[in-house]
Amino acid sequence: MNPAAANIEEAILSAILAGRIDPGTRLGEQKLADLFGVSRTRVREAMMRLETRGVVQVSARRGWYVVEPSAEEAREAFQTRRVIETGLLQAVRGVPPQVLASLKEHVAIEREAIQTGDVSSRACLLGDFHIHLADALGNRLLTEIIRDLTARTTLISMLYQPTEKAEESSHDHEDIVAAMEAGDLALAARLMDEHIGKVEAGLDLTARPDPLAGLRELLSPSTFAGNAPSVPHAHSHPHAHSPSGKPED
Amino acid sequence: MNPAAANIEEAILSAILAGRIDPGTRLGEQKLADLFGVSRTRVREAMMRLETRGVVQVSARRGWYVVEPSAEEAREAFQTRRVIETGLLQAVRGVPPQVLASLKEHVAIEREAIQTGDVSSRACLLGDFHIHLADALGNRLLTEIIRDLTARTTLISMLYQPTEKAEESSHDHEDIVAAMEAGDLALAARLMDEHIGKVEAGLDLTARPDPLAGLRELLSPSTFAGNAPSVPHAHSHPHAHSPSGKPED
DNA sequence: GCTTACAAACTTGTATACAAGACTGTAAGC
DNA sequence: GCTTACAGTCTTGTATACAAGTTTGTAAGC
Repeated sequence: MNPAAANIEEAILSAILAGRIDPGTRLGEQKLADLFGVSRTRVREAMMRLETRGVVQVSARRGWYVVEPSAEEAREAFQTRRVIETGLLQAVRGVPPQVLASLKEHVAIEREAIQTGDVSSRACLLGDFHIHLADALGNRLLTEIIRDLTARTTLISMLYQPTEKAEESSHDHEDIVAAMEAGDLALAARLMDEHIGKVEAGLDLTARPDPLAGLRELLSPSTFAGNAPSVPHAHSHPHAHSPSGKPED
Repeated sequence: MNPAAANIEEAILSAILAGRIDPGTRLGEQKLADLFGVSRTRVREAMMRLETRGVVQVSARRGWYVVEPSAEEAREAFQTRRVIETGLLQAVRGVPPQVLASLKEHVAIEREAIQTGDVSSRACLLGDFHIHLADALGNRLLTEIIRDLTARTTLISMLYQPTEKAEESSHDHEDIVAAMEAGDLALAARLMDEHIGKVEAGLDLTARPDPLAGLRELLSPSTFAGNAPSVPHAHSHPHAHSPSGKPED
């Protein structure tokens, strides 16, 4: 794998995991090429790899876009995560002490980030818990799969999650680790199942998948004299800004 | 995704699943381009996607090769399959009758292929069982993951499996389906775990990963007068023939 | 004023040319 | 006879040029 292309791939994926790139963000080849100081060829390579991993999509001759999973795709992603993560906890025989220690430490960091109100890192940390779990209990292959899936569910949360319940999630993580420490992996698996179920249930899958939804509601009851106002009906995020204030141009 | 590139990707992946391409097979860009009637660009695209999926690897300026998983990678692949497939069986609440019917039919086809001695299709069918299961009980995302993993384990079996126990595998499948029919998903999961464990245990992970292993044994004890005989010490399969007799050039 | 047609700019899609490195075969030197 | 150096061939790596399609902005017509 190319170092440069791998960098782009990794950079984009981890930015998504950190919640620093919104779903629907347009990723122009030339812009990325300039940004990373490589040629379009490399960028395309990275994009195609990310497409295979289900993180971006290409719209013919319009550009690459961070995926905006549909409601069904969201359900699939959560079901898949449930299957794999509960499967992992149940397949494992025992949990080594050092794994427990590192997971506990991770939860502690989560809580700290929540208490200090560090919004930007907490989303990243909450997803990271699951990735760490896979890494500690499973293997590299499994970790990679979970990582890609977590990227998806992160994007899904950004699309459909009305209110973020960071505290609750972190508490769930704590309970799961506690069950693991008690040696009750079956309980840990059930808690994990419930945890992922809770996150999924917290979504409003009837909402967002198109950016005009909000507008439609807005002008559906009252105004209907003229037709739709001049709103760009493009692919949701016309100019790809970074929410965390990182300059991208 | 490009139709042409997707074809190449799909063609190679299903050929691997069917056991028609050996691990270590060299896949030259130009050769594939000629074969599929497309340009190298497209072939590269497909190859990079397959690389992301863990099916092929590129060796710098030498070519693309179907992966030859190491012993550790083999263990990872089997562990991952165990986690996911037992997780699936345990996550599912009930098994719809039509799913049961289609699985039973699949097992019947397996047995028939075994009894008629249809070697070429039986390897494919045995792997297909797991893919069908994921498709019937899970979702498309899960199926894709299982498919890629099955491709890996198929290659692993080709590398490390001294004797193929097709009958036993098919019998295992039958037992799993029976447990599902009885509504005992926990039993089904345990049987699946044992089944995958058996396949893994049937491997000789101390053997093959390099094609010279056989030679080394051959000349290590007795002959040591002259040095190594003139054997091409290339990357295992110098001219990529198709075992099932399909013309490739 | 509103719609529609057209043109210009922009973006990806694709092929091709060339560069860089790896392998093989041959010949020279010890 | 054996080793080593070298050249030729083959293969991928990379960039670039151009083709094709999409979007946006503008102006003409109703």
